[in-house]
Amino acid sequence: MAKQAASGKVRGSRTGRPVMALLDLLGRRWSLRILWELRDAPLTSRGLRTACDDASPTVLQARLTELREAGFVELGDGGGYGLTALGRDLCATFMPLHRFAERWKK
Amino acid sequence: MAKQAASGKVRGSRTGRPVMALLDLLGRRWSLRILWELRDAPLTSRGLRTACDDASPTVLQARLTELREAGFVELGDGGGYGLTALGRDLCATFMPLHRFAERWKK
DNA sequence: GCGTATTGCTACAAATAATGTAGCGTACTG
DNA sequence: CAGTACGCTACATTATTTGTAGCAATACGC
Repeated sequence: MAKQAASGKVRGSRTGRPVMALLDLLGRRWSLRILWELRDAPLTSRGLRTACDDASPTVLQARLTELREAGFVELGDGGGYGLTALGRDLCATFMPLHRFAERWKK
Repeated sequence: MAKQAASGKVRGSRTGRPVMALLDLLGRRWSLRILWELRDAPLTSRGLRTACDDASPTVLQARLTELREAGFVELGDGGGYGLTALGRDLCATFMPLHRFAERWKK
């Protein structure tokens, strides 16, 4: 197919440009939403599911694994998913989106 | 299913919070990438397709329509897709992502 | 101990979306 | 008219998402 790198690990990275891999990772369903919901406090897997309009645990778990491998999210030892330092940085990038969205709803 | 608002127009907007609708729109395949590729110059539909690793015209066209309805992208009268003023604002929000990605590639 | 409730996580069939290829109709150029 | 590029669509194959149910592990009160 047109995509899928040889490794099968991250799509959209054939050019080797990290932005593409990042855009692809964030461009999967629920990725952005998950980061957004964790923005200011960790959540349990079920809490996260509730926050995400009861998305199916299958995708949520898949995204969570991807985001963990990417180093944006981590599973605390007491349970509950939270952002890593890197994840918080990434999330901070998206914060202006909130204001933008309010302006956009027209 | 767990999502889909009554109108069927925009998913993830059940709460009425515009951010959710935005996160959902941007969280579809190729949405972010399209905005990214148009970041500094308009492209023809075929040029955009080439820029997007030869993604299938079916999705590209679908995303393009959605992004146009959202007011982020427009089709110039001489042909070629470009960002609207609003689209440029949105895209500007994502620009720090480039630097972040470089730092992230570890 | 036993029940109950929570945690993170998985199976699996059905529904939905994306892919790849081909091609349409409309222009514009020579 | 022949060649080319545009935006866009059909359609069968493949991949992803959905929704529901449930697992093993860990904790609680009793």
